[in-house]
Parts: sequence; C-alpha cells; structure tokens
Amino acid sequence: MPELPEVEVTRRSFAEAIENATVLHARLGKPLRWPLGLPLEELAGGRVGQVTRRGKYLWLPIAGPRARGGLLMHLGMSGSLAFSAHAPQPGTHDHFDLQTDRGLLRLHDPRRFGAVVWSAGLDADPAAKLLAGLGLEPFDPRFDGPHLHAGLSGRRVAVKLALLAGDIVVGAGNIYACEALFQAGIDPRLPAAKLSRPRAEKLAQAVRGVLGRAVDAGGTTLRDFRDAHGVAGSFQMQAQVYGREGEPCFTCGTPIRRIVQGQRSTFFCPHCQKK
DNA sequence: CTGGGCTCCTGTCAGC
DNA sequence: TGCTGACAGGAGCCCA
Repeated sequence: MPELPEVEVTRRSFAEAIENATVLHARLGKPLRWPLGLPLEELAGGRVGQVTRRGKYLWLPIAGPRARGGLLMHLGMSGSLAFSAHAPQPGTHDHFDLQTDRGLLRLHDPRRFGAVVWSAGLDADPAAKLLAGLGLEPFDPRFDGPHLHAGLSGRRVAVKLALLAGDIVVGAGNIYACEALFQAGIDPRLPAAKLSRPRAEKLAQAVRGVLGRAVDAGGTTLRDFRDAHGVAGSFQMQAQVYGREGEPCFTCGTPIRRIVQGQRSTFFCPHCQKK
C-alpha cells in the first residue's frame, strides 16, 4: 500500500499529537517482518519525541528510563497506523500497539510485511543498516536532473525498475513510478542508462511533482489506505495510468497497456511514452 | 558490482 | 456456492 506520500500523510496526521507523550505500555500481535529487538517492558515510561520520515520509514524517537533510542517503522504492503484517544480491542490484524498517555498508536497490517524495530538511534544498528543505501529524498534540493541522470548511468535495467530500487531517489513505489514516467513521457522499459540528460531533468521534475501532488491529495486510497485518523486519500482520482489497463489514455485515447517488470505490474501509454 | 528472481503473508476477485 | 489461480501499494536477500 504505502509509498512515500502515504507514509508522509500518515506521519503528519499523528506526529504532533503523539509528541511528548509518555509510553504506558506496548503490545505485540503476530510476528512482523523482524523482531522488535527489545523487551516490550522497556518501552514503558519512555517519552516520545518528534516523528520523522526517511523514505518509507517512520522514526519515532523514544527516550525512557530504561531504553534510549526509537522505533523504526515500515508499513510494508498492507500496513497502516491509527492514533486514537481510546483503545478498542485489537483486531486480528493489529500487530503492534503503543499505548501512551495521549492515545494509542496502533499498527494494522494484514500481510505483515511491515516492521517495527527498536534501534538505539538512527545512526545505530539496526536502523542505520536499514536506511543505508537509500537515495535522496525527492524534495531534497539536491535531487535534480543531473543527480538522477548520474544515478541512472551505467545501468542496464529498465528505468522504471531503477526508480523503484530507491537508491537514487526514495519514495516512488509502483503507483508513483508509473505516474511519473507517464508525466515525463518516458517508456518504462527504456534502459536506465539510455535516458538523455534533458529527459532525466524532466523525470526528476515529474517524480517530485507527482509525489508532491499525492501528499497534497492525502495519498492514494485504492482499497484501504487511511491516515492515522481514518481519513482516506484521493490521489487515485488523478492517476493517469495506474490500474487503467485497456482504458483510453486521457491524453491521446490509446488504450493503456499493462506489462510485468520485476514481477510487478507496470501501466503506461504506448503512444505518449517513448523510448 | 549488477541484475534477476524468490520470499515473507493474507485478502480479494475473476473465472470455471 | 465452492474451489483455484492471479494479483496486490515493499524490499531484503541470495545466487549467478
């Protein structure tokens, strides 16, 4: 589910409310992608700091009497966070609770590809290891055409897969990679290294533009994405190609095509997007 | 080092 | 109605 916009929208929806809260207790459901890496009891009494985001990861600093560090959280494919004043009984797919004096932060994640991992700090393992190798943030001024062009150079993989890899620029998952390539008029199958400088400039702007508009739209809600207060996103209304196989391109009327790249669906307009 | 493919897990939907 | 297979918003890991 969640790509950068959904994670950022989620972050904004509860960061302020949870800041300075005191952890009362925590609860784990079924195993997530990795073990927490800390006895649950050690979270109690901790003070929550400012929630930040790096790529699709959220960082919740917690300074407590017993443990000092934070929780690195990832929503995986089907995760979402809810922050609410009272605590209903956990459902089958609620696999992590952080009960604070200001409310309950709960991770709902049916597929359990998500993760909540304790780390002594962003510069300390395991967080450092998980974040190592991430590309620039799309809204970082250093992320521009030349940076993208340099990152793509020497790569034989398709440009779409290079975007998804996240080591040049983070945040574009399957939906937004497809949408950015459409906006830039680039065929997703084009070998990364073959993208010209001007087109790399265009693509960098498209990545930034699409992700920015998606954040503004509250993310994309295909089926179940909600922010921490249960509000759905609306970017799906703006999608030009994602999920539109066989439907006419809004620009030229050509049927949108679906192909598979790296075991994942790619949607594109064979007329508007060129190699 | 790069690139390709598999894997984790559950739910939903199309087709028979 | 019930079963089966395809597919789903991610990304770490292993192997060639």
